[in-house]
Amino acid sequence: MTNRYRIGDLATQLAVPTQTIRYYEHEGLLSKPARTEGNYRVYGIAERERLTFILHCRALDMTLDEIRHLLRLRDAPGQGCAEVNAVLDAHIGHVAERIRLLNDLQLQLKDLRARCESPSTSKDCGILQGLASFPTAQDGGASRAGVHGRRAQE
Amino acid sequence: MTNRYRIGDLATQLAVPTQTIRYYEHEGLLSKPARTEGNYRVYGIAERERLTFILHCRALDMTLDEIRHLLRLRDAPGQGCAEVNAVLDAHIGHVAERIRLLNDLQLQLKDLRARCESPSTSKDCGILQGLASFPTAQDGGASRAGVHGRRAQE
DNA sequence: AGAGACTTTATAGTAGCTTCAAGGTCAAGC
DNA sequence: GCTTGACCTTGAAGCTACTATAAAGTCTCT
Ligand SMILES: [Zn+2]
Ligand SMILES: [Zn+2]
Ligand SMILES: [Zn+2]
Ligand SMILES: [Zn+2]
Repeated sequence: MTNRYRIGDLATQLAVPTQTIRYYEHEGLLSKPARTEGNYRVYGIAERERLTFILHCRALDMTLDEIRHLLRLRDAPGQGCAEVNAVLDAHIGHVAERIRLLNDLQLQLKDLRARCESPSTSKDCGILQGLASFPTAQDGGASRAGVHGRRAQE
Repeated sequence: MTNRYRIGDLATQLAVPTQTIRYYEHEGLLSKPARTEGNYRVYGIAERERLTFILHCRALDMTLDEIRHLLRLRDAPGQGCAEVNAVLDAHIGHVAERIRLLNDLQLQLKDLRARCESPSTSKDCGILQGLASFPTAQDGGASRAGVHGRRAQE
């Protein structure tokens, strides 16, 4: 009864756009579902759970590759779960590294900001001068921190 | 003498790919430079400084739009620099917000990780179960934190 | 039979590059 | 003079994880 869903049902229940569900199918995270006579996708409870799993992983900001990896482990229930731990630990490392980069960045930005306490003309602005002459981080930490979301307006 | 550069000179000196320089031109951050007879781009010291400015901004993870904004202010040297401060403060806000999201994320991930202290089979793994049944963050904080750089291997 | 809500596929756009392909320019070496 | 190789040119495609659009087919209700 409640275990046959169309794509829009899943989308509503799990608060994800239908296009995203099709995209996950295209990317092989969800397998190709059964179809109705009219060629509509039909999902069962197992597929709903699988999608829930994926969405939780995405909420934790894992890449689709990381999620693919976890799904593979999930599909082999007899295997030990050491590898699950490894994937998670690696991802925790990604987050930690990103936090470290952002803290560095925040320090640099605040230092730069402090160069203009008394706003004058932009020709003499310590910020613009700082940006022109800042030491170029040569080989040190060239990684990009990634600060702006999909939409970073405002 | 030292104030005429070809694109490769600039690229070597500032440690940036030539394609990126052309891309910045395409995006209007650098204006179209003079050309040699053979149609090669020729840059002067002012263009080198402008590119340096852009690269420093990128190293601070500003968007090209933010940089465009700062360049416009830099090109109007008589204006007050209050707007420069505003752009920088907004960007500092972007970084702060991202740090906040990532700290949240780190807490969630560590909580999840703690569900598997004694590795068993993946069928019974507390991590996989947690990912399947985790509370879905409905309306709360749906923003994506953005954890993985261009290449996040290893 | 027709309206409206749903579904299908395919395609393009997002940010900031990076990589590739196919060719043009230029200085040095034989 | 001719070739080699380093450099330059443009244009297009690929990357992540979607998001949005278009044009068409399906289903349900009245
Ligand atoms: Zn990760
Ligand atoms: Zn100032
Ligand atoms: Zn910003
Ligand atoms: Zn486990």
